[in-house]
Amino acid sequence: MKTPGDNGIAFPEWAYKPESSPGSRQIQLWHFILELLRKEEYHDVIAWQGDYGEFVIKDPDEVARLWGARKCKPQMNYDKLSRALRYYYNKRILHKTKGKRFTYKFNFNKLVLVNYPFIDMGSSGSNVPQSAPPVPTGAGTHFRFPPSTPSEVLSPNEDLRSPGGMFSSVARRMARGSVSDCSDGTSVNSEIEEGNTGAAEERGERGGGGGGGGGGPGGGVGYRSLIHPRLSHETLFRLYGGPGSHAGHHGSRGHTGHRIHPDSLSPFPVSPLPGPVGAGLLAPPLSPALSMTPTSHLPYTPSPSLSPMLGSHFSFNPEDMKRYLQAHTQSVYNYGLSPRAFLHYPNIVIPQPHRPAAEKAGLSGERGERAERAATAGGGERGGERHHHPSLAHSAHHHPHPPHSAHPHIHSHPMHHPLHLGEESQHMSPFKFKLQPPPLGKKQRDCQKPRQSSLSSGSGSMTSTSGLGSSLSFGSDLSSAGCSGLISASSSTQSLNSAGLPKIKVEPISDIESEEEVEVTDISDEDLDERDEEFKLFSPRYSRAPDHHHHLHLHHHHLANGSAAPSHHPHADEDLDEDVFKAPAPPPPGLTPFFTSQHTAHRTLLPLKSEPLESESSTPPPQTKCIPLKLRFKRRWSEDQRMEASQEESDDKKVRPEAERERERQSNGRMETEEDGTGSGEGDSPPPLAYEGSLATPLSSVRRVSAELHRATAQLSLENKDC
DNA sequence: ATCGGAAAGA
DNA sequence: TCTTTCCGAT
Repeated sequence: MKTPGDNGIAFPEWAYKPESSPGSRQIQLWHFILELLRKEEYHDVIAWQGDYGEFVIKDPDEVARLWGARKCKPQMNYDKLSRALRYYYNKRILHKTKGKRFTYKFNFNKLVLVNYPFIDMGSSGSNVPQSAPPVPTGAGTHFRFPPSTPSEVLSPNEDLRSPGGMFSSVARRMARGSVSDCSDGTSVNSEIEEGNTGAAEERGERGGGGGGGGGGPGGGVGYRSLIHPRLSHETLFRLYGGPGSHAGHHGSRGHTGHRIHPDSLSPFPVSPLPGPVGAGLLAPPLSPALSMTPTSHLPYTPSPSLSPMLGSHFSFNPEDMKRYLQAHTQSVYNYGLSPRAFLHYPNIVIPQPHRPAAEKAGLSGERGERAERAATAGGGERGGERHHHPSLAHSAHHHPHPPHSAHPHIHSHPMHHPLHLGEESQHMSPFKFKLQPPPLGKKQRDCQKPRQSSLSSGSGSMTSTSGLGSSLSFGSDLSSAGCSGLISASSSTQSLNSAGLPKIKVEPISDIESEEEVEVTDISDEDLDERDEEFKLFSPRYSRAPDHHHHLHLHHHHLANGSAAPSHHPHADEDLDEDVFKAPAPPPPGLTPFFTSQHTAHRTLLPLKSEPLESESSTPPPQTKCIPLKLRFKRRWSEDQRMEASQEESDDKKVRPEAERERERQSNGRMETEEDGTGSGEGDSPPPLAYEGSLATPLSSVRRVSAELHRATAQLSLENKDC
């Protein structure tokens, strides 16, 4: 009952604003897209495809039509719709997958952040010392959920599908809200929702008929095929180990039957948390974003209930969240995304999967996503390999040595021992991280420029940053929480310091970086995004020095999962949010770098090249301020992608310049240049991953977390009721 | 096909 | 604030 709002909602306005307010809420395009994506009926029109969060609009006109119907804009067409979609680039909700027509990719991280309630806000502080505390304890209180509750929010559709029903009640509520129809008569909602029934038919033909694309349009088929190339769901499962059980159940699912059963979607039978149950289970369901996506395992994708249509925001209940995180993490590993990609949430411990080797290849390996594509195109060769790669977690155990190539074993263990992982992670899980300066967006540039330096400090305090207390806090909480384990929010700083700050390497642009870039690229969009975010925050807000052209490389430690969290996160998250939110935040003066690296020392993984950098900036700031980094740019993603597609090289040239500039600015001062060497080129360097991170979460913490989760869930329920 | 500015509507 | 509309540039 409490109003969720009372404390403050952390979400960005844009995220829920419309929706959240019952009356006014208008559905947002991304919600709508998500809604379509989750429905099988529309698979012919739009479907998940490819990488994590990537979807393709198979029938632009139809999608536009649907959207137009939903918004009562008969004039709607793809051109317009796509413009709207493009506005999401800056928000980082979405970005374009270059080289693929009508293909976009969601930045689920963002979405999650937006929606995800924080699980333990309150509790976190006290309970979970390690894992989550970070959040400023106080903070915990703030966050509450958005008005609507998370889990409940499922869309009606899901209800249908998912037997679970758990959500149904809620969903219904939501549903009604969603309905705003156009007088026209055709309300999209109706179409969609009813899709099962009525509307579905229309589309149904496509799917069933296969009319659509010759090949395959049969709805399901297409997906499947797609899937294989990349990660097979199976793969994930394997990694996690869990699947089996899961899968087992579903008899339906077999390979063929993926879509069929609703299974897991919604309800989460198992609770991931602690031990026994195993995270393993989780994995599958989540992945909406994951390439796995819907078809394969789940009919709909994202477990988190997203129901654009209905409710407003999507929310995730803790379990979902956890799953999501796991999946996400897995994907990160699989794809070799940057560590930053890992989502961190307080209290949630995610088992870490092993990281695929892909990276190794630097070039060859390419960055995960890209690689994927290639794989897709080329064949699945890589897919198999990836699976095998040792995960971070693994590495953690072992240490970082990451990259190497190959460890082809699949490690399921992570799943099994989530906790375990967590702990280990704490010990270390190094990642290397390189930052690339993103190209600046105009706006952003502007924004950034103004700012001076300030690093956010860490944690909680930071939250203050933006005006958005809520939002910030939000971010911070999450991040911090996650991080906290390792580093408490505030502590994060320390950690950094103690550890050694995150290091950033800056390299001169001119140099060839094919490798570097590659790596960067690796990071993948998401990563990028995240990075950006972080950077953004920092950079913009925090100072940056202009002028150098260098690439920065950061070393962080991240936890793979939320479990431990990397210190930096808070910032990052916040940043992200902010970006999204656009809240400017004033950075506190001394800040810590957001990254917290534990020790870079551990990881000396990389060799690097750093020289150039130093020259200029070289300031090794002692603690520094921050590191700056980059701003976020919309372009970055795209560019990266682009690069991939085309080849980095050519693109690089273009891109870099900008990036460098930015970098320079930011980097100026504070970055330490380090060695990272990600090897850029040479090869020794580790894999694509640029960054290292480590985390650890103690078991105890885990338990706590779980408890908290439950608690949170309960609360949510209550809250929902109110609604 | 995609991008993004600009203006206007809600 | 988000979207719609228009449109020139890539």
